[in-house]
Amino acid sequence: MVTLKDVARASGVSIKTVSRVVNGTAEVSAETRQRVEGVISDLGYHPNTMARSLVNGRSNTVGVIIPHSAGYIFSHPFFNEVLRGIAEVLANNNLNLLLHLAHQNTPYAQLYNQRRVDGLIFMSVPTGDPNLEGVLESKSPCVFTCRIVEENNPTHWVDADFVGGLEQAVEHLFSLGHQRMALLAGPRNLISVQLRVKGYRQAVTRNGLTVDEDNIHYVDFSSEAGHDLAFQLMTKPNPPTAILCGDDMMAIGVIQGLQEAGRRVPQDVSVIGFDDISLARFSAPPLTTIHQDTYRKGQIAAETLIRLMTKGNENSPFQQILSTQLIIRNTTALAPR
Amino acid sequence: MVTLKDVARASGVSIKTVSRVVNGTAEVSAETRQRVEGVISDLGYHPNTMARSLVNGRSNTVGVIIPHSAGYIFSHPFFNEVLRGIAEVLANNNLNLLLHLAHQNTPYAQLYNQRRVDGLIFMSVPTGDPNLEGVLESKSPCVFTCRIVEENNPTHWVDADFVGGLEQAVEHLFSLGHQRMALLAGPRNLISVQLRVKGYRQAVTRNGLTVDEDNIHYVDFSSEAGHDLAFQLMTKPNPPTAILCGDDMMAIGVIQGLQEAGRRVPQDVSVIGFDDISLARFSAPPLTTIHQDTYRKGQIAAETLIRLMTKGNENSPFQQILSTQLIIRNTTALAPR
DNA sequence: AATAGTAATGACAACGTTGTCATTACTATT
DNA sequence: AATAGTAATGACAACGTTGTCATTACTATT
Repeated sequence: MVTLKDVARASGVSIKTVSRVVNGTAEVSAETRQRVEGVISDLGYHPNTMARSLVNGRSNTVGVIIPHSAGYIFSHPFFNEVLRGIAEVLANNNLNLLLHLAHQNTPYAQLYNQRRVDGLIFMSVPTGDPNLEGVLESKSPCVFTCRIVEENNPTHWVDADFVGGLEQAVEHLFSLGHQRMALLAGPRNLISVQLRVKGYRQAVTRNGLTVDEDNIHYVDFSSEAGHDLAFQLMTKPNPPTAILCGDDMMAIGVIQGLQEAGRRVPQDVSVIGFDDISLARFSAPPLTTIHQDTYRKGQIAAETLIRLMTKGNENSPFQQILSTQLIIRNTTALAPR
Repeated sequence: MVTLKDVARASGVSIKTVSRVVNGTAEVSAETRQRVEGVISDLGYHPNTMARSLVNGRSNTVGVIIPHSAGYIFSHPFFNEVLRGIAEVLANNNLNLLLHLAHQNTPYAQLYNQRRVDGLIFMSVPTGDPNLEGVLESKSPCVFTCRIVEENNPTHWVDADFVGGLEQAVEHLFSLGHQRMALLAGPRNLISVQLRVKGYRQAVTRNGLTVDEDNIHYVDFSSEAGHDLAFQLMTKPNPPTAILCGDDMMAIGVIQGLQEAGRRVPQDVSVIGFDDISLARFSAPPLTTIHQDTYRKGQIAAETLIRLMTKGNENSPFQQILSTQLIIRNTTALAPR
């Protein structure tokens, strides 16, 4: 491997001068600079980032953490888009991305000391994750792509407006005359799921109805779960005329489950998804869903982190709720009479 | 930050002895070890990986490279699964994963010197990618999840059996009486696409027919592209009775395009996808497709790389073709007469 | 009792950088 | 002509580890 020493020897200057040329940190005579630059490209010198990090204590690396208990997210189309947003922003800022699949019992804060990451982005932290301990106390830069507790808390985060999104969805169904709506919310231990439920409750009670707890189902974000539960719901007396889903994968499973149970979508049962994944347009029928801008979410998370890394901790936490939009396609219709 | 020096001072031994306790590299008396271990956990010491890397020249980090021209892959459901396979294997081996979104004109080989990665995994390298220069020459560990040229070459790779997969698909369609099959192969500059075309050609000629070049279409891996092209194909005289797709996203778009053009799937036109993404079961109708084990592909790539990193370069390149299976669901039927 | 062998430990250099301070050789000012 | 200021450069220490070699204090063997 070519080092500063090699370049220095070959160009007849000191190591420090080569360092100056590489970093542009101080005046170097034009003549010397040219000579050194020539040698650098001849020898193919590239600075060793390990040595640099050791000296200046920064690694130009950002850790993206996938909590152990959130392994499901890895197979979710939503994940790609958030990660893409993050990766592009980091790449544009010459920052490295360390994708960290958390072990069962390793505190996330260790990455700051051990891997010398300059900041952390958390993908989807469930409530009460014990490995979070030490992260906030350390005051090191970190940003969450989700809320970690429902109430106010001093963390920095970007999150979709799950409450508002579900309110929109419920209002849409009310306007179509639906009264009995099932909610397949998602895994119970996620704040985003709890917020979906909150939005559902708020909209239902605002319309003067009481929430029937039996209509709220906590199931995995998967087509299988949606499929199975939808089929099962149709065997009950007085089944729902509409099904709200925590994500589009579920919704697509639900549509098929309903069809297998002999129900037409949307004439017999309406279905609404959440996310608006790229395939939502292409389901049959095309899916009515709540759109969230997952790519933008990733970008904002990375941009926020970079700001924290360069400008230091801000006084008040950065907390942004990204609005969602109801995209009406063909899986919702007037409630059957 | 707590260093070896701090631990050494607090426990009254030399730095080197603490290092021995941390690494278990030599005999340390039980008494000393206990004392040092106590101090380590009291102070919360964690070794600085930068310093370690500087000394031993290894970073315990593997770079996963997404070539600049293959940015599309980031939004593909296929990507998640490969990455998940890689990430899990690396995590189990205590290796870090550096996700590297390549810049336009930066040779990938720089990561070896600059970031001191111990190995590289390439996600989807298009033919003739100039940034590949230096990677093979460097003899540093690297594994491709795809072939980089069609013929034999000395690289290590795992790849799905695209040729065999398409042969299976074509044979299936022949057995149903189809004669005019369109192939929406994918982007022309990918070897995997060229191999799909090869399999298609082989199966067609084996059945005594000549390949009509107009039936081969190079389009993006996207539902939109599939949708648009399918619709368009149906406006032509003598349209195909079956459409083979390079991936499932396309196929799902194709199904909708056909339905919009007033064709029933599979009664009027049969459709076959590739990948068997998790949603394939839940399309309407459920998609007949070629299954490939993308998760396993990621695992094998990572396992192979680790072997190269630990045992050194093997004499003959490791090259594995993962078999594919035709999954017959409901989008293929007897050709209309 | 002398010697050889081993377990346990420490001193010091090295990895490849950057930061601090010193030195040299100018140029501009009085 | 003396002085001050600045541009250009280098020597050396430091970042936190690990590797090499040396030293000490034993124990086992002759």
